[in-house]
Amino acid sequence: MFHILEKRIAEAFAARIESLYGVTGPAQIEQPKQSSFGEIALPAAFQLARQLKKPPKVIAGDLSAAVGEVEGIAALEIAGNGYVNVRLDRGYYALHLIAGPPDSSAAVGEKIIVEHTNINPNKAAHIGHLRNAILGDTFVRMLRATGRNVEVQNYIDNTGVQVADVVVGFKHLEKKSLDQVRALIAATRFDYLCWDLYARISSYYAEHPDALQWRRDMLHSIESGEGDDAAMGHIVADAIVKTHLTTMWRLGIVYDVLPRESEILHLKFWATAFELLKKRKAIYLETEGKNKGCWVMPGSAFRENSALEGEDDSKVIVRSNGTVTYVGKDIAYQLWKFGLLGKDFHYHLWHTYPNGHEAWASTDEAHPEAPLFGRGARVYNVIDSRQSYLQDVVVAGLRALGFDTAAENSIHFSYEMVALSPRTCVEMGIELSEEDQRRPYVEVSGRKGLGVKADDLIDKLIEKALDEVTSRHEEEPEPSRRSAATAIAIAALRYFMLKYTRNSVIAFDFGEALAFEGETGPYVQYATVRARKILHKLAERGEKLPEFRAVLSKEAMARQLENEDCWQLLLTASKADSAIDRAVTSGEPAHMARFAFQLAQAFSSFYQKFHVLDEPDPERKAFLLWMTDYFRAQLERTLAVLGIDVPEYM
RNA sequence: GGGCGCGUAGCUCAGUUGGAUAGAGCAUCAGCCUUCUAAGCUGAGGGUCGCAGGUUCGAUCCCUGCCGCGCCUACCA
Repeated sequence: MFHILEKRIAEAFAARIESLYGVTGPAQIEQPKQSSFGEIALPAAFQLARQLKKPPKVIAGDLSAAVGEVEGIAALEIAGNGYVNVRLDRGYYALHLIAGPPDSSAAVGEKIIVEHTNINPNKAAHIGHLRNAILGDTFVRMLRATGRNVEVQNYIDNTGVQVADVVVGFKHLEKKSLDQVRALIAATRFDYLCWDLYARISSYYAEHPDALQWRRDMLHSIESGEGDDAAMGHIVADAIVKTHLTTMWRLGIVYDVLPRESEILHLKFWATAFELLKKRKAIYLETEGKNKGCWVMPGSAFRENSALEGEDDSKVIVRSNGTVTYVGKDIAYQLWKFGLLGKDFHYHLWHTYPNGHEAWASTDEAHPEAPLFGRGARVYNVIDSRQSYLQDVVVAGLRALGFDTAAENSIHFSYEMVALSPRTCVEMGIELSEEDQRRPYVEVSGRKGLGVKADDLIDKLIEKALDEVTSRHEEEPEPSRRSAATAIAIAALRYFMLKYTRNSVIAFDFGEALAFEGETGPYVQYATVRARKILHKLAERGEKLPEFRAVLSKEAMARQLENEDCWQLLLTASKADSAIDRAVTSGEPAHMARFAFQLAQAFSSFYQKFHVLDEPDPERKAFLLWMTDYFRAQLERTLAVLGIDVPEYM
């Protein structure tokens, strides 16, 4: 409702500005600094003042006189040096909120692809991966909440160096056969086992550089796809992917399709892209210097001001031994996402989630029942900011091939890394150098096995939440308490990862991540549980929720909303749509999280101020019940966009 | 060296694209539970928005320079 009125006012003013002064363009809308100024403010007069050489205050007066009456607006006021402040018609506003939102037809439109998670399938997921997946998943929910058609992809690099390293570890350090690895997958916490093995093989390489030949040989075998080594690579990667999907499912995160690098190789995606790149002269064969024998993309293609023209800043796409780098494969993959490669994967059903959702994975044999994937109009790649250079190269590749629209619509949804606070390192028994101790944070390293595993963190959160729940509800059976604790733990985690804006480094700290008070997910849940509780209690007393539309007339609403506190609270609650729009436009899930917190704060204040069930006056009681139910609905809706469930009690 | 980003309260962070008296959480202090759950509410203290210039009616926000910090700048991904 709020954003409808915002739009209406902006349009009314824009029209008057054009007819009075001949200036076109949208009229800027903002929120007044103080609530006593009204609900909406327009600074348009300031912008016009310069062009028109008239005082802002005069312009504001002329403008508001010209705009006159607008449906739903009670008054326009001139304030300060030239602000136009808008006061809404409270009765009108509330009446439209009762009527409910206009039918949101399931608008479909162009397909938006969001690629996130993309964890190397060679070890357990850690907190850095959680930030990626939670940001990506929340952005998907935000897009879907605004009626967009979204496909979620999770790219699986199952033929890369990291998988190869773990297989080298099994083969050369552990001396395991294919069957022995299969047995380990069945019998152990396999992703944790690989976490340690990956750290071991990495340090082994450091001490025995000759062993790097194992890696080269392994990479070659895995890429060829034949033999026992390749088979081991496949079962290791597949097993780890399963564990990742399980971990993410705990957070309510699912995928539609898993494109795998093995198919990019076997179905010759790269070969096709390579021909295209050569034909359109996007890359060339370097004949001298350090990159001699490589196919490279010149730095001028992806750097604005290439300081040093020449080989120094060009990017190798194909190595001198003929193998393709990750970026090359990524260009092919990005082309496929837009349906520009002229090739497609085949798919088979890979995983069915407990809620029935299906995730399909790429394969090289046709399955006629498989749905169609790819062919997006816009693509968001959720990848941390350290890879922005590589993302630039991929986009430059598209542009060099003449796909300008696709290049425009390739969006690097970047975010900063999750590091560890020095205090957390100490808690985990990680030894730090003196230099590291002085730093604000320490980078996570898979190679060193330095990091917090996602499942460990989730388990820890659940145990802590369970203690809290038990201290309040000893009478409830354990499974019920655990289910509530799980919802609380996930809320704490998701909110923690979302409360920081994307370009802020998170220095992960157990103390902060495990907090359930203040600006946290559980705080928002708590407000929702309380709203529900009031409505439950009403039913327990044998009373029914009134038929609001019949009981609350426009006049009754206006009467009740003369109370400034009520009006401000309702106003906040009614801004969910504006909040989602703003968060989508700015591409910032943190804005959504912040709104959820403000909404919960508003309800907590309402809860404290008004004792709904004890209210003696019938009209007022009906009004307060409506407020409660309205808050409940908005809180639930907002939490759903954040991927947070509401527990039965807490 | 070059590219990107950051610097705002004791700590962790917001700041709606240049607007009215710079906000929140944590921490500290003082209050509020026989009431619809205190994972809550009310209040107090706490600021040279890194520094110096510039642009204009107006700058935490835009421009320039400097200081400090981080990431990237691989024939790893």
